[in-house]
Amino acid sequence: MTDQLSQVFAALADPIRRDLVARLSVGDATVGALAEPYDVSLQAVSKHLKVLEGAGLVSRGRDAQRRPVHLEAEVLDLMTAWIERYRRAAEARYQRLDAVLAELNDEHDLDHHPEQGETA
Amino acid sequence: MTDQLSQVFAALADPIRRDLVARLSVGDATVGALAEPYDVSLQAVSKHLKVLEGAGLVSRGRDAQRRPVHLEAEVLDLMTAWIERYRRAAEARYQRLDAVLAELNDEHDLDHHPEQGETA
DNA sequence: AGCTTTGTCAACCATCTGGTTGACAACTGT
DNA sequence: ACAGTTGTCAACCAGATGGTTGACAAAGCT
Repeated sequence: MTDQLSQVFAALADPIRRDLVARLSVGDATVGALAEPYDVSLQAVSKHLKVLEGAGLVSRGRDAQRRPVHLEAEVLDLMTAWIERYRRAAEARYQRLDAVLAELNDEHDLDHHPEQGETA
Repeated sequence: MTDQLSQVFAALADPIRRDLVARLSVGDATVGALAEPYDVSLQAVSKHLKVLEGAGLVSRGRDAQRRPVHLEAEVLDLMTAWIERYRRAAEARYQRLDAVLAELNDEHDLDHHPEQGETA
């Protein structure tokens, strides 16, 4: 559970935290401003931000008594890379299966032989 | 918590479940075969698969007493779409910021070093 | 100096999660 | 009919999670 990928996925599994990320994608914001729309306590939002920070999705600056929150968008690339890797593997597998089925079809096909290869 | 996106993110927040997805991307497999590499009980793996199924990441067939597990890769596109949306928004913001800084730089260029002024 | 603003820390609570073991259901194969 | 294989269901447990309230720290404003 200490691995980064798990933390990032877990962080984004919460609707409030996803919303925080969405809003931070537009620009930095203070904790108070971020908390305002939700009907949970400021402390709860502070905790959510700590989870996002732990996952490396967010960092905090300092401006007097304010702690502006900043989105670290590069971490999202980590997830995208993981997801795309296996999504593409699965997709490729389907295409191979299609090819095999097409080939089987060709073999049993007496009348015509369309000769249609891969359609990547 | 019942929304699909939350369930999918939560499902992939566990290393075993991510590994299951990775292995299923290569091809369907039975519960027993999937459970074999891990040192947790078969029941635990069965639970993991139920989580993946609940998230729509996986479906189950039927072959005698076996229940072959199949990866539904399209759901991964949901996550990718969400992630990319905000990653790109954040990136675009940086590029605007860069443009602004470059413009400031152009304006009072000469022999002045650009200051570390406001960034919002 | 004293009050206000902004946010964190700590303790507490209910619920969810990931694991266990034991029982049993469904289907095969002899 | 009976034993074996494959997997699920149910009860239970420890630890994490998301929320609460109350106290307090740090910085700004008069």
